[in-house]
Amino acid sequence: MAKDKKVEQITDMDVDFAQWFTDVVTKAELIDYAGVKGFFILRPYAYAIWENIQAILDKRFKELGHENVSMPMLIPESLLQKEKDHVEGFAPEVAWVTHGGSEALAERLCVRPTSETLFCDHWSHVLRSWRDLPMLYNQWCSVLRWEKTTRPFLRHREFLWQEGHTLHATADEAEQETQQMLGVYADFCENTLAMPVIKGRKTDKEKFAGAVATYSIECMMHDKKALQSGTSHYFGDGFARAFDIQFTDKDNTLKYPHQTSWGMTTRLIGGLIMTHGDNNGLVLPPRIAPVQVVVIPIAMHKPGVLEKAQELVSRLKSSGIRVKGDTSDQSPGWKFAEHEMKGIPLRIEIGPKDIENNQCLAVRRDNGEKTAVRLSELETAIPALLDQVQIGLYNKAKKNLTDNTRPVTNVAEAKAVMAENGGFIKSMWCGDLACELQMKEEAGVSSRCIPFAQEHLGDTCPICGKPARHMVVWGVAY
RNA sequence: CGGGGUGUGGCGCAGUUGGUAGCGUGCGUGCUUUGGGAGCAUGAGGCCGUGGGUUCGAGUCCCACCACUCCGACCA
Repeated sequence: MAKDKKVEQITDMDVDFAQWFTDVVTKAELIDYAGVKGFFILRPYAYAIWENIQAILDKRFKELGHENVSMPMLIPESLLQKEKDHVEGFAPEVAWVTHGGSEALAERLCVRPTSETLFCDHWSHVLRSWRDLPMLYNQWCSVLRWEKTTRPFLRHREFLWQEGHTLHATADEAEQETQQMLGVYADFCENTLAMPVIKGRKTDKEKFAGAVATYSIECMMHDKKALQSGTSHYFGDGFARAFDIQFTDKDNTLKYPHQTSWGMTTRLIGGLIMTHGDNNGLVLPPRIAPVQVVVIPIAMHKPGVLEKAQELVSRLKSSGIRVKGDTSDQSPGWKFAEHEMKGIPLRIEIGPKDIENNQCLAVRRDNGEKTAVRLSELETAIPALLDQVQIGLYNKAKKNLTDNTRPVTNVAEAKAVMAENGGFIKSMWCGDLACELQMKEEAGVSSRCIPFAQEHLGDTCPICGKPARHMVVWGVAY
């Protein structure tokens, strides 16, 4: 058996990345397939990751003044129709409820693909005065989009997410909110999920149906493809006008408020898997891992071993670490492989020899490095190792992103770089849709975003030769 | 929605020229083990994806459908 691949059931990621991904989500007990195409069961381990994501984001949202609400799951067709761009964007992929029991409904109801229309309808009822603003709402729920091809985590027909919806007195304030929440997402991705991001604005072609501007954070997966990991939209007052949401401002005139929405989904879990995973399975950053440390007793039926292992578990638990002891009746080798597959960041082995020496052996999931830890230093050494894993994962992903983002100055070069290396390319752009489409046609890439961190790579658009307006990052997206 | 691949105990697979289903692993029980997926014994578990057809007889041949999966187009 190859040294770097102990789990034969997992396909080698460099041979077939898509198959590797499918193997990991099933073998790590994250996903089960449900009875309807595109619907997936998040098993306890996957849901625990989602709960950690929720806990951290939810706390952050609330710190910034947002309140959670719960909107209905069904939207009357007439309501969905109110904003033209929005309905055109979503109509092809909504599911309809047409019957209640055996009675046909007078008006068919769409299962929410997103809840802008519901929030707008509600706001049109409750908004009166400038004193009611801003309204900073969020909801955790699932939405449904009838996708054609589906994949675990990356494209479910029903997926869990949070959708923030806010209403502001001025355009300026709404723009600020849009940026602020994009910043929250970027910070969460980088510091909690150890996924480096590119922050930027979407081109008109890629922006959300009904939005004035869409911003996103883009991540690079291990296979160098792009995953949009969070979006934040500025709507202007378009929805407010369509839904007749008005308030009386300080100057006693009726005004339309300005609106935002922003979301993150269970797709992030797919991002985690594809960013950090390896040929032994999942690799989880300690800050999001449901179990950060697993303690494995060696020769556990020998006197004192089990007791010592349990002592380590309770000591780590009291110092705030999410830790589990594995006292199941399996061989140690089996346990090593199992917990590697599940991506547990740190493994602690404790056996008779360790006990004799007053130490235990800590093994990092990200690089396999083994460290003998003196038992007296457990409470300081283990958190320090966890931090190192967290940083190690981030740095590795960051290197992947920077090493595989290449500037190009003409279409032929773009094509060549994509054919040879893949990854992201960055180039200047005139802003015309035609050039964006040509890039897709010739190099096979779509625009990921217009990064906030602009670089000057030239004066002209490499596609048409007209004066350039922005630098764009391009890539193949999930 | 277009193109490929796969559907047989939980999982991974075999099944020859059509003759009534087998292997590995996992699971249960008992004992021995434990520093990289332990060993022996014993036991349970199958409408062969679904529906038609051909045949004395179909896992096997024919037709249709469905599901999963991969690659495109669309999307978070």
